[in-house]
Amino acid sequence: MGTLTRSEDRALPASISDVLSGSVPEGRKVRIRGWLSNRRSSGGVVFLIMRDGTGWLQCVARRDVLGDKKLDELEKLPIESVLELEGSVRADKRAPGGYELSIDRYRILSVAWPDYPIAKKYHGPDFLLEKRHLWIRSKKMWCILIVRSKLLKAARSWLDEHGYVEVQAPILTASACEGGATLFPVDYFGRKAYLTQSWQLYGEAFIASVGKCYTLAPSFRAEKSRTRRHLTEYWHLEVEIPFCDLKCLLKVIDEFITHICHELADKAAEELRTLGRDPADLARVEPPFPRLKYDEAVEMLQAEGVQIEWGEDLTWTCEKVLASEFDVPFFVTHFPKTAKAFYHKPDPERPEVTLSADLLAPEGYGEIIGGGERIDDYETLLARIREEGLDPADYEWYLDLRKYGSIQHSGFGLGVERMVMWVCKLDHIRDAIAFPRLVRRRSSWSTTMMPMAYALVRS
RNA sequence: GCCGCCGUAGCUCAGGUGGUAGAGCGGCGGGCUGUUAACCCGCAGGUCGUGGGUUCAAGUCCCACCGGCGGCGCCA
Repeated sequence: MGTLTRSEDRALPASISDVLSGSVPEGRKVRIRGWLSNRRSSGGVVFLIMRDGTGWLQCVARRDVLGDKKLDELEKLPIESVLELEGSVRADKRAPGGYELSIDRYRILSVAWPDYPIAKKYHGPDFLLEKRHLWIRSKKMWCILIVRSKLLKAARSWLDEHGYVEVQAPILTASACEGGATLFPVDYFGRKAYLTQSWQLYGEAFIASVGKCYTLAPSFRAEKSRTRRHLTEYWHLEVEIPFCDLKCLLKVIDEFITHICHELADKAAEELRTLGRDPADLARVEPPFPRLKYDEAVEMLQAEGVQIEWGEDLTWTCEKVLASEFDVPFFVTHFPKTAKAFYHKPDPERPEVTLSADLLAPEGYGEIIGGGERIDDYETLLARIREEGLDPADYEWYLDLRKYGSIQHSGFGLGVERMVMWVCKLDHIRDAIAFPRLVRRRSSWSTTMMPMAYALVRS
């Protein structure tokens, strides 16, 4: 046995992911800090399962090393207490993750109360939503949050590398954007304002300044949608592209979504596997995605016996039937004018349909992206605004964009939680976001974690 | 907005046809020298969602309300 130098003798600050990745040599002394997520004991040995935000690590305290008093202290320490541990790394097949820490020394940084409400057993959704501020510590929520973060990172890096500029627009707005969706009204110094449903209209203004651009921001829908795929507050990644027609838009989405899927398959494989998603499902995604015209979709659905008339928007039942036919994302394009918002450009060859496209996720997950080519002609836009019964005065600035240098342009909006739900194979959208805002629920954490806008709405 | 189901211990649930409550987990005490949501023994813990009604008697039957879950519609 060689003599240890001073630097090797001193414990190296390390994260749990460092240890689990095998980058810390076996026998090396390290110091980790984290929360005690579980504890098991067997007389002379106590297993502490530690969590530090980068992973979970089994740490072993032995009576013959630490003595009776210290072992008893560790054995009785409440779950969720915070510890600083020093010890040596060792590979052991019996340890989850293949590595564990043999504890030499420890310091208790915070003693938790003994009544941590989340037990090591199955809990119902109501309880977990009420205890969400604690449940986000669970392995499942941790995996989802990591995947979500990596998804957004991949999205941003693709956009940045392709010359898109990130911009921001107000959340409080004066008028509607999407025709059908319902708005949350807000009292704005005695006048009425609304929480935004979409950045898109602003996006169309931005393209004449910075060109290709995007934003990542919350959008709000006041619909009392009682489903497993709706939030009243969700994160919306919206992109707007000048000099781009529908064909160009589909190509952008092909490449954008493919990049995200490949990045996740590569960089979030372990988290995805833990969630029950085979990374190969995402690695398989390749452009171009299948393209289906609305007409063909209706024919397919009618052939399957689904009740749908040409001109109606695709209902959830329709989406599910279509989405179960594919194992990769696919487009539905050329929706009828009657099923889409006023700004969608009519197809010059067939004015009753629009140059629109939705991207549906496979396996029955349904729509994750909505977009299309926008109307660039002043008169056509004005006519469509009137046709929908909207007040042109509310859209004066938007109409201006068609007066001063109007060009062909397209864009899309990605429902971030919808995409997270699909890639993580979740059965409910509430788990795709840390603190879900749902129609029929006001959890205890809503009060203090409620954004100012909501406080205004409620007053 | 519509349809269906549910509400019993901190949590998950069991309590045929009415006779004032049980289990597992969690907590507390003890045991176990390699555990994997560890396990074993013991203890504590409940105005049965709220209000009203039927009855000698209601967790159980009836009505209303509140809360939750699932599905449809609308949408990302």
